[in-house]
Amino acid sequence: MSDPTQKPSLDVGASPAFVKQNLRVWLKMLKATKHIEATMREKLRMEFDTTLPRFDVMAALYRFEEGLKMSELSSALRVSNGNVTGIIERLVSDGAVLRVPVVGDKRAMLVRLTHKGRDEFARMAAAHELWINDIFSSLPPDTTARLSSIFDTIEHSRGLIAGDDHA
Amino acid sequence: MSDPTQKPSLDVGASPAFVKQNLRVWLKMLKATKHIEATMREKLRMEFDTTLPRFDVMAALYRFEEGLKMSELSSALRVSNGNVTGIIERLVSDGAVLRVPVVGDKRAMLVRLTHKGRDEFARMAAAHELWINDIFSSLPPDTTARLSSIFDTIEHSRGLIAGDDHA
DNA sequence: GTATGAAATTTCAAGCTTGAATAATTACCT
DNA sequence: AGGTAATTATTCAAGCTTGAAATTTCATAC
Repeated sequence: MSDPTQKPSLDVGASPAFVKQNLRVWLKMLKATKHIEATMREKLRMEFDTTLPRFDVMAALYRFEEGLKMSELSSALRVSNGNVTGIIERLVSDGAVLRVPVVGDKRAMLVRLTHKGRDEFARMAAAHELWINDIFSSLPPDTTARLSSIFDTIEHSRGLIAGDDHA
Repeated sequence: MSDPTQKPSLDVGASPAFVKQNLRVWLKMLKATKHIEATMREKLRMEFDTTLPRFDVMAALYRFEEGLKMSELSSALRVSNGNVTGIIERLVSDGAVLRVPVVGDKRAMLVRLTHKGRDEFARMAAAHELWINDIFSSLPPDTTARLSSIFDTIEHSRGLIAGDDHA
């Protein structure tokens, strides 16, 4: 959430030119990201008749064969609890996901992909990987390497952006 | 589509290493973008009791004082037609937006900010700019400049990502 | 044991988003 | 003119998303 040690924006380094420059960069990054996301959304719908949220949920479950608790799932995806409930409901009724009670804790539910779900996701993930590759390999030569370098630097800098992903 | 310049294996199957690398970069970019977006969403809600979609609509209308047709608005924001209808409805009932019939075309509606809407947006935009600045100026030194360089290159390359924004 | 609070999940209302269907108007063509 | 196609906007169903409230269960203290 919000960091209590965060200072109000009275930074000395906030010269108007830099402020505008930061805003411009953010808007460009946002636009590029949304464009790619929209492409993935459309392709998932056209070729697999599914949605991006479902894909994201299945991706998380795919990584954890043993299953995840609902709370683990929602915090992994950084979405609200109530959100996951609905998506899982539909995945269950489609036979892609299985709900298993957790022994020793009657509150919790373990959620995991069915065999069918794993197969489906494996095919979607392979396609998704290629779609992304198509886009990035059509960009100017060093784009991926340069972006990679930037995001690595950010991650190692304890910046406000880096996710605390243990992977 | 494929333009082999420096990377090996662009045209044919794309080497597995590059495919994975592209995917990794995309996931990092997506995560960073979503994190910033979530921050903006939360701040808009906390400090101005509004939402990101409303902010986006108002931003578009702010740029066009004379107003925009619904179709222009939805294509500017790259969202569906039906989407804008609902958001505008709420903005109208909040007194931030005005609907004006277009002379000579009984189908079209011109939508523009009211005085109150302009004032509100001006305050939100100023805050938003500083929030973004806070984030980007907390990143490693050259981050903004390097990202800017990348996105400029992409724009000038007629890549698949660049938006055709004439402004 | 019992109370009190924390944790896990679901439910809910409100709003966002999409694609498709509908309705109304305008543009074009012969 | 008359007919067909394209444009403009709204409506609709389905699904996504959030934050808050409600429920059930667990853990800890007393």
